[in-house]
Amino acid sequence: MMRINKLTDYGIVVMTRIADMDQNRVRTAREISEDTRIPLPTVTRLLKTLSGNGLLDSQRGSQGGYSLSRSSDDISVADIIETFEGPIALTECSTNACECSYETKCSVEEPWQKINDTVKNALEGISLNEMTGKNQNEGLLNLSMNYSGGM
Amino acid sequence: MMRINKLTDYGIVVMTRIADMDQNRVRTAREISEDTRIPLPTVTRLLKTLSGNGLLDSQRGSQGGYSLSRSSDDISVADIIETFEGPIALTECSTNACECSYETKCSVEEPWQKINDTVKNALEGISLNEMTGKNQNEGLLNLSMNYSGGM
DNA sequence: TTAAATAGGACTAATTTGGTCCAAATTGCC
DNA sequence: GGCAATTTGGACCAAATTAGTCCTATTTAA
Repeated sequence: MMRINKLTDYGIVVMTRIADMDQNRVRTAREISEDTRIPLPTVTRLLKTLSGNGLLDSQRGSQGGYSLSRSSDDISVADIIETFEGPIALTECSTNACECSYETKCSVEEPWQKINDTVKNALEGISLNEMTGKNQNEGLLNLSMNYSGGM
Repeated sequence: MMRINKLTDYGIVVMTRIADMDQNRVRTAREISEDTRIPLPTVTRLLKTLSGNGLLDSQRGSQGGYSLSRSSDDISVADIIETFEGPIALTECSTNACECSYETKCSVEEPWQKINDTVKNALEGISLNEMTGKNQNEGLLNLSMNYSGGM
């Protein structure tokens, strides 16, 4: 199954949850774990990764916690996925200089580049804000107009 | 890494190779293995899967082998990926009735549906023929027109 | 009848992913 | 200053998935 990993999925859930909450105070790993029912050790790992990659700001110590590093409009689903999975690309081939041992594969490289770009664009076009429950049926219009490609 | 599996990648290589060849005779697993340098046991498995899913016709017995079941214009990259990985969907959630244990996740379901559709459309829009070396710089125009979405 | 193929499925090894845990560093508060 | 509540960093193991091989049966042309 061509899927994003479970941890990435969790990462999106966690980010969505943080975006949904009051932005005027930070949230602790414990709170988020209780909200989402994702086990605490896992949540802490997710949050560490997210803050390490600049999607969350962290404040240490007592009364510390995490908050969005920028507006939920300025964080895309692609940002989150790339945090956990690295560059968005369906094939190895297209991320770096192609070193295929099968000569036939290389005729395939350029189409893959296009395919990957398409997927990447789609994911970059969805903001975290659109993932929240705040704006049902609004933000999505934008998405389907830009990327439907003939559905 | 949000990637297709290695076997799927091989599957595309194998299909591309078959599409590249003379369509007037069948090809054996051995030949394809030698052409692509993918080990024979693996190639036989790929071919079995591809013919089992109707993308290749097979002919048993001496002088037997495999051939495309339909024109390379009528086989999409999505067809091949789905053969190996099942329905194209980045998240579990969107394939079947959602049974998320995290209530927040479900606000996320609809955007995911759109994302998955976009990816699926992109992959359905690429024919096997476009993956071959036969038509450099032609077929791709079609792709970028339909799916570029503002690159 | 024989040789060359595909078909089906069991099996193992390798890799990746998911999840937990511990010790260290930081910070606010009493 | 000391304590409690946090994040940080990294090591570690278990579970799941994926890749790859092999064996046996079936089919078919010559």
